[in-house]
Amino acid sequence: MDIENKHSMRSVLYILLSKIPYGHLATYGQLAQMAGYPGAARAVGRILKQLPNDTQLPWHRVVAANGRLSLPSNSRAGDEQRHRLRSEGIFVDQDRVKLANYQWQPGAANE
DNA sequence: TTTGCGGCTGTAA
DNA sequence: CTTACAGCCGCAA
Repeated sequence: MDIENKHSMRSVLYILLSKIPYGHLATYGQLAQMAGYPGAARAVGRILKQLPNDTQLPWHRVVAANGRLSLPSNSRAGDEQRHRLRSEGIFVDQDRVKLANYQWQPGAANE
């Protein structure tokens, strides 16, 4: 009974990612829930990790629920995430952001 | 096809 | 701040 379900979470997640507005953030759990897989935050992280290097999806706009950037701050990806977020006007303190200031709220007169 | 395990998490203590 | 554990999907075997 899983015909379209084969694509599963990945396809939905890609769509959601592309919808995160510039200068806004989403959490792993938030995306998981929006994708229809509440509680599957870890799966989101796994999928993001597998994104192609040349993807144009805003993977950097995804952070942990506590406002932390889950990627190692010393890694290439972690460094780039910080750089990209800052270039979008988001204040990043080391590996942390104030989520409440930037969190994406779908349908809130924005999209 | 089924099973087992790990992870860019989340939440509670 | 750290530790522990719950919970779930995707993937390799």
